[in-house]
Amino acid sequence: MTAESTSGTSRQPAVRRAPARRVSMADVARLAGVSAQTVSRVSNGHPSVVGSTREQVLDAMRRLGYRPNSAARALKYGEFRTIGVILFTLSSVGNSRTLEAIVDHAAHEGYAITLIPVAVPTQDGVLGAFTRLGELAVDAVIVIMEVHLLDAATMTLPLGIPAVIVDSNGGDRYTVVDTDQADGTRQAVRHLLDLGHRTVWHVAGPEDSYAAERRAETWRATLTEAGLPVPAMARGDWSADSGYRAGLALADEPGCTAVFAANDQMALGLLRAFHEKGKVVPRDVSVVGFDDITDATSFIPPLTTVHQDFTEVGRHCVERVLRQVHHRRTKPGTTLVPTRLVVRSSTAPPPA
Amino acid sequence: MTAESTSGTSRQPAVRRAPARRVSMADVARLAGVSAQTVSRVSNGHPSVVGSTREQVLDAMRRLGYRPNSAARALKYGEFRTIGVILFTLSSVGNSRTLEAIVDHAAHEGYAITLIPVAVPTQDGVLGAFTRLGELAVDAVIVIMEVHLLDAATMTLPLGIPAVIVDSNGGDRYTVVDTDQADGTRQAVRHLLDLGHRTVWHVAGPEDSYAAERRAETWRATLTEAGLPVPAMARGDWSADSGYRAGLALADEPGCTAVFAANDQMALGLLRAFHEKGKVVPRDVSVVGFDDITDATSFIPPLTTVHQDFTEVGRHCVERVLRQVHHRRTKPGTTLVPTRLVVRSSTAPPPA
DNA sequence: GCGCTGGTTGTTTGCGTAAACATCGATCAG
DNA sequence: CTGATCGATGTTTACGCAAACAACCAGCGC
Repeated sequence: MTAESTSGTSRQPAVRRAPARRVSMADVARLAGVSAQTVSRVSNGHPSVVGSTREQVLDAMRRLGYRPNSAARALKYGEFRTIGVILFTLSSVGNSRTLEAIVDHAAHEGYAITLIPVAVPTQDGVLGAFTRLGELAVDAVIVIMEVHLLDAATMTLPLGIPAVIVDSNGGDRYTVVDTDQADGTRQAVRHLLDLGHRTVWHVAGPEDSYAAERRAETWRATLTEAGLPVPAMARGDWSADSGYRAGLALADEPGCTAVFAANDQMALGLLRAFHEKGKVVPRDVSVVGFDDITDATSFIPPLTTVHQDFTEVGRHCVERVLRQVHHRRTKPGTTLVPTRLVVRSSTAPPPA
Repeated sequence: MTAESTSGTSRQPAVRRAPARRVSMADVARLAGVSAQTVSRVSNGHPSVVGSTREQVLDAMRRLGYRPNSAARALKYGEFRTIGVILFTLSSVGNSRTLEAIVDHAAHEGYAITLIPVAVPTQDGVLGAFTRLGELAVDAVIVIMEVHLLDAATMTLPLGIPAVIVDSNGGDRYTVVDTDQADGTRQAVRHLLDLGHRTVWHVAGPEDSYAAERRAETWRATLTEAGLPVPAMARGDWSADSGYRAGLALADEPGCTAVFAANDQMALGLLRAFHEKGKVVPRDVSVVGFDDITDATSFIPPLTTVHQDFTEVGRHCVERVLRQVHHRRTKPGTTLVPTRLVVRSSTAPPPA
């Protein structure tokens, strides 16, 4: 899934070896001395099979190690009860928590999840994922894309399959589910301003992330609306280390008393940088994060942050995509999942 | 996947609605005025289709929104090119990193990954997952189970499907891949002893985790071998918060100058507890973690920890399971992935 | 002109399963 | 004793695709 380790095109050439003829119903039927249909009935727990026959069949199944062929089943039923999830990386906490919520909720609805990694975060990579989609055993797709790759050209591709996009701005053409980035950011910035800070610095996420852009925009807008100066923005890559580097610079910035980091991991880096520079959080500088990862309660000090409800995001994704699967036409549109500020110990009024 | 949000049995009753008759090759063939076989050839990029015909077919495909039916394909080819991964939770960093590595490597081999969540971490839950396995479109399984549920009774079930287990002790009966827990632990404890500490305290993971048990055992053994006293062991649940609680107690322990935490997140909690209790790490207490999560470099202070090579674990899983898929029959056995200690700033000689 | 070659397209067939329908035998009411 | 009924089981068929084979048509050398 990471760019280094995978190449979409390096996929093995489709050498179709002679399929290793597995045990089929016919084999079981032969051994048990019954018809294939009876085996099918036993396999599906159909009632009208007499006990002794059932036992014979079960015994034959065991002896042969029979396993029903889900391809044949799916072919008959016309569905896989599986949802594909297209994503680029699992290393961000947000992605992995969203995925977990999706898996949870899908399981609850009787659906499994197939992961479709995007080899490289380029249009080609996304295209490749959509192509592979056709070969995969899925009834619908959820796209978790935190990068600017879903423009009109690319996204017109996956025709004919129910799809939901997480974290994008294509709400007019597609079904989109997202955290309410703007509201969360506004709460974070307002919280710092309400404490009395003259302005708020920002450590943004990478440029190619919609979420990062949305948070940066809203940070800027909130300051501007309040008639406050907008300080220079630092740019990180979501990692704690990038937050640390940004923090070393900010620590030397004279009037910097409040920083809003675009995620908790960068906030962690900030805390370390300030600590090393001898600045005490929150006495000298206040720090707010975004995500509310579980570890945030154990930062030094425990982090004030914007709580994202990943569970809710996952639930909405599954619900909306399954609604499409079941032919209940839905119109495109965005579902925003609300956020809330969790105040812990990393924020305080500015030093006197 | 978490116990609260999912119940394996709540799966929708298998109401088999009339399958939504999707566009098939025959439909495309009819519109394009060719045979189904020609559509198949175009669909698979077979060379011997003349340009004009190809265009007609492609056009018909577009107009009808044709999407090849992977069930039929899989039925013909006898394989799905998909590996199932059975796991209980994604919330542990280890699981999610291992999964990512598996996804990466599987994609590299042209395989997709289907997640099979275990509803509840009981034998029934695992059993349910294995049952669902039969209905799923997978060629093999990788089991990521950090709990004691794979005993003989349960594990005899998934007969006839290639399988690899991560993080278990069933190496004699199954193919197992694991991090070398023992060696990693030994390195951690020896490092602290070599620095001059009189003994090493331990904050263990939950009892139902093999990994946690292995680390605890080895910690104990290493101390015993060195002829040192074995202090009382604290028990956490992998979370930073549980580490914090353990740390509050350890901070009051008189001779406690070195602590080995069974994972980095608990180590994070320890750092906070010591900080709040006025103990300076590493001057007053040394702390070592396990995992080497990326954030560990940004803890205060940066954490000395045992590096686990999740990528390598994932790679071995995929390799070994695919070997079973292709060459049929490999003997069981355990593959141990080596660890290495990464020394950062959370360890030092004991106070004089 | 004839048959041959090679490239393009069509036809037949079967993958494993389960619904629909057919059959068979036993039981039972009249 | 007969025929209706019903439960257990077997037979046929179709799901969508692609391999194997067949058919067809050009162009070519002789």
